[in-house]
Amino acid sequence: MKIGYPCINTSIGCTANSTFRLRNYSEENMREKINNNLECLKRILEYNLKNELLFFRISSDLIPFASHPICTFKWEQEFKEEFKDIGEFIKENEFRISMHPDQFVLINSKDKRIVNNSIRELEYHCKVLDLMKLDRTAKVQIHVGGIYGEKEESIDRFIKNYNSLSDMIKKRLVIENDDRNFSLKDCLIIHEKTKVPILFDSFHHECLNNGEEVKHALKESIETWKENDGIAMTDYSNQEKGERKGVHAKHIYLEKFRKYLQETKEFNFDIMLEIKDKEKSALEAIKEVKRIRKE
DNA sequence: AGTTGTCAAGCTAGT
DNA sequence: ACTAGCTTGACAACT
Repeated sequence: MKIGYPCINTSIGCTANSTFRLRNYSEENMREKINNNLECLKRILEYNLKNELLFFRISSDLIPFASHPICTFKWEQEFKEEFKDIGEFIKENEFRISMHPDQFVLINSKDKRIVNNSIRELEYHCKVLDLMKLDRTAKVQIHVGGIYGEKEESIDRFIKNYNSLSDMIKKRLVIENDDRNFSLKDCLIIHEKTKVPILFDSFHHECLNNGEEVKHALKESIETWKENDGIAMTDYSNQEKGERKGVHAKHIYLEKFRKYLQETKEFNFDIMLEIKDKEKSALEAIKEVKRIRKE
């Protein structure tokens, strides 16, 4: 079991997701930001290694505007060696790596342009992991997408569009149950038809479920991961008290996390903590994991 | 130096 | 009709 946090480290004073405004696009800006982001990514990974946080989500902003038509800069070639170096560091230390394209990536959209833009964006994410020469256990997670007033049709459209994706994307793509539209059960229907692994988000499952107990839900999602996909990835968060449903906690609720670890003790899976104070909560979580899993 | 409106992209539910 | 929330933070133009 590996523990991690997404994209941003708040204590080492550098960001691997530095960007600029579209109107300021230039080769110079690209070069500067990518340089900064790759260097910082390395520093974050070094921090994580020291603190035994071996699961990390790389920011989608690593390469700004990578899938935008404006981007003609050949970043793959120019930073080939840097990607390779980071990849080697990741492999030597057995980090688990994921990426999470944002809400605009919708392969079940009714609009062909949105689907095409989404595919370009997925290609960019996979390209980053390919350049690092990571195997197919490094994953790219997305949600199923929109409902567009007709859930079944939208699921069918997801399946149809998924099937036409390139192997480059298929080998890394996993789907996550979300908190409002597509539950674990919906994801399982899609898995039946496509074999796409399901990344279980325990907090989303709390928000939207079909009455399954956490343990059972987790087990079902774990079973969708094949040998060469690696250990199942999961997301974990808590509801922030006093905020509306679905708002992520500022700081981990350790009691709840402990309970979750106890309940799921018999399974092996990796946990991404989607908590707003990032590595601060992750540091507390890793202590709990070491304590409870050693018992 | 600090503040604040705004940022490529979409969808949904709540106000 | 508008906005928050989604990984929500960071850029950049303004005091």
